[in-house]
Amino acid sequence: MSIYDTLNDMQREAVFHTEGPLLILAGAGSGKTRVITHRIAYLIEEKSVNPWNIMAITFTNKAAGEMRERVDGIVGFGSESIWVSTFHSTCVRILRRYIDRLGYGNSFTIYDSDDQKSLMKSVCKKLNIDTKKYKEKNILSQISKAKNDFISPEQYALNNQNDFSKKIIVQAYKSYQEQLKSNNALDFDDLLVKTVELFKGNPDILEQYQERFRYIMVDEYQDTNTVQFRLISMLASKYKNLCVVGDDDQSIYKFRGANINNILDFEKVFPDAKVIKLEQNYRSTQNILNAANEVIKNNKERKSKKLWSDKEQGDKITVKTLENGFMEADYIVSQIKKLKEEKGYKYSDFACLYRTNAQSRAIEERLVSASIPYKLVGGVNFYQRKEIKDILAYLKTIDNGMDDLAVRRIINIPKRGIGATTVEKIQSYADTKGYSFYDSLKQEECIEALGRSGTKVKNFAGFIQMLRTKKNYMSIRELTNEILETTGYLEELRLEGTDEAKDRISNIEELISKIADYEENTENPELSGFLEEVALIADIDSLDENSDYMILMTVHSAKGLEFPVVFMCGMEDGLFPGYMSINSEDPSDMEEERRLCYVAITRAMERLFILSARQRMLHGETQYNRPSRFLGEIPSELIAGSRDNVKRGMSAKDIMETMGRKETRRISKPSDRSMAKPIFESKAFEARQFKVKKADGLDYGQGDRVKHIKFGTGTVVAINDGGRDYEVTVEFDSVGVKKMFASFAKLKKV
DNA sequence: CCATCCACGTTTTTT
DNA sequence: ACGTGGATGG
Repeated sequence: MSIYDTLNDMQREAVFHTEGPLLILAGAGSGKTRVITHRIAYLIEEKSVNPWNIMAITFTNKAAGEMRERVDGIVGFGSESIWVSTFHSTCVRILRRYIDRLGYGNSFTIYDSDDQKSLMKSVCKKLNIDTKKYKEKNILSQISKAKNDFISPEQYALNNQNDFSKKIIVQAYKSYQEQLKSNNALDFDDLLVKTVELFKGNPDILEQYQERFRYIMVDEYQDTNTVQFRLISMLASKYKNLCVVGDDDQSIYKFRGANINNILDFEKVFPDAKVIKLEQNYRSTQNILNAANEVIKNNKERKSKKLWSDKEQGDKITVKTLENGFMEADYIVSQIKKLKEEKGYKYSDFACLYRTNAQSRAIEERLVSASIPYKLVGGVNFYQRKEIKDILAYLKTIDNGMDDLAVRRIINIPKRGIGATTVEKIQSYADTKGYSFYDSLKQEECIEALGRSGTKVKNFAGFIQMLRTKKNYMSIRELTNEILETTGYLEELRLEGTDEAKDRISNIEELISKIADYEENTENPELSGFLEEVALIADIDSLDENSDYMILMTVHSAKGLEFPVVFMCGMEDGLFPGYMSINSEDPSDMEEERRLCYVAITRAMERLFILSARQRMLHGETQYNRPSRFLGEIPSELIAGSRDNVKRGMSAKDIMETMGRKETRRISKPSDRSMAKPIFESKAFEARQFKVKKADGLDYGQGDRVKHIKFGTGTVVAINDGGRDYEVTVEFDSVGVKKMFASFAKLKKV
């Protein structure tokens, strides 16, 4: 009995096919990660491939982490030398080594979208671009599109030389790239573009990586864009052992550059490619699967496949239309209570999926009043929060003053009396002299030109210099505390005392925990290393498996997950599918929405609720939508009878029409204000319930034996109340003495 | 230089 | 409805 016996025939075929290009079309819930991990094990164990020669590439850190874990679990010896990472961190690793060949410094910084925006702002200023007519965001998205298609500024200019309306974009693109280069910075798209450029211009480097990555596996292949495709096809072109896994029906990221043709045309690009379809679904009941199949069938641009399952028929799908968004939320609450009571479900078995983040509010509100614990996924990114960016900007400036944006960000935070005019003067001095912004601060000549503000600027430069000295003997955590104390940043927030300020403080505490974690778990913790890690991390994957709460998130972020009970909320034309796709000329936009719907349906394992509201508050006005057109694509025999809207023998299409008629009814009633007003501050609630906070009391004390998730068991040596959190010193049996924050370490008494 | 007011725009999201 | 960002006046 080998590990491969647990696979089905198709899965096994995919695992055993190790040489040459391979396309695995893996339907939702068909066990694709299992296939990838088993394939890696097979390569090593049966084909004697050196783990060093294997690369598995994903999109998100989370996916990479999960893959790593599962690979480690199945591959015994040598699993650590398998390269498991995201596209972006792969590129960073390569570029850190060789980007000097493209004329950049190897210690380049990575700009996130906020950085991009402020850079573009200064580009527009320089080029006298009217940002009323051409929004920075807009220009950036066009540039991003070009980069995703591997079109250089020069090429872009050629392609659009007769298009007057693109003239601005052409100029902006060129100047933007120049600015990035002079800041020694790359944006996220550049990471990929520059790596491909590097390989194109330097066959020796390319060959070195081709030799290293002899077996390449790409997960979620349907989400790749053109540059990513070029990157992997260059790497694979020597040995041709490229295995891509994906599902064209789950391609939902066209809006951010994913090129669905990468998967649809794989066989054309690699004519000798083997194609294997995984169609057995291990997740959902027949009814749910059938509904998904029937919906997705309406798409033209797809590879035909039909998911099947040997699971039972299961419960029928519940389709319900409520009066408004709040009643929709009430309905969800009542169903959760009922299912929990009658069927013994836990909160964590439920998920609420919606098309737009704005929909979460109404649901949150009702969950709070019903005391149902929930976790909201998505929204504002942790590392994009103002306070976090401020602190990181300080750290970046201390680490190296190369990042102009970081320096400019904090030069007047907290208020030092250095305003926009002064900053502009310094910038133009820097520009004419070719100095970096920070270096200019240290030039006497520059300071003098500033007159009265000169002293303030000088003080600032001195302050940074002082922190730089401290960096040499302080840990990153101490350094951060030093920044927070000496700038008075924290004090300012404390004095403010608002819920929002408290929220920010707890975010800062969380950042400190992350720093502490980095320092505890890294061989040679370095400030630059920490900043690097942080630059490529997007979300706080603080999913606490132990606690029992339901999940709220957009359909997009639900991809790859599964839940016993799924509520699809706001299934209304105009919302899901969204306006944009309904009004779009391009029929493929509607197909993308349909795929999104397919993703949502296939998240459900046992029970699926599809909900819509007759009226809904959106952008401050009440809208009247009819139920989603996708509902009409689900055969009525899969839908449970419901007196309100589904009568037996009435097709889903009829129902839709019935609902549609109501749309025309004029509703004169002004919206009930008490209903529209949020009863509580959801943010505050969230903070109180779910954010990391100082433990009220520890259930262990000095001398107790405790268990840590990474370090194993140990004895508590000391506990210090550090104000924000307890700092616990533990002597671990295997790894020795470690200091850590109690709220972060999650020590368990044994 | 800073505080305050108003206009704008608002799918989806990763890195 | 609501938050962000730019313009305006003190």
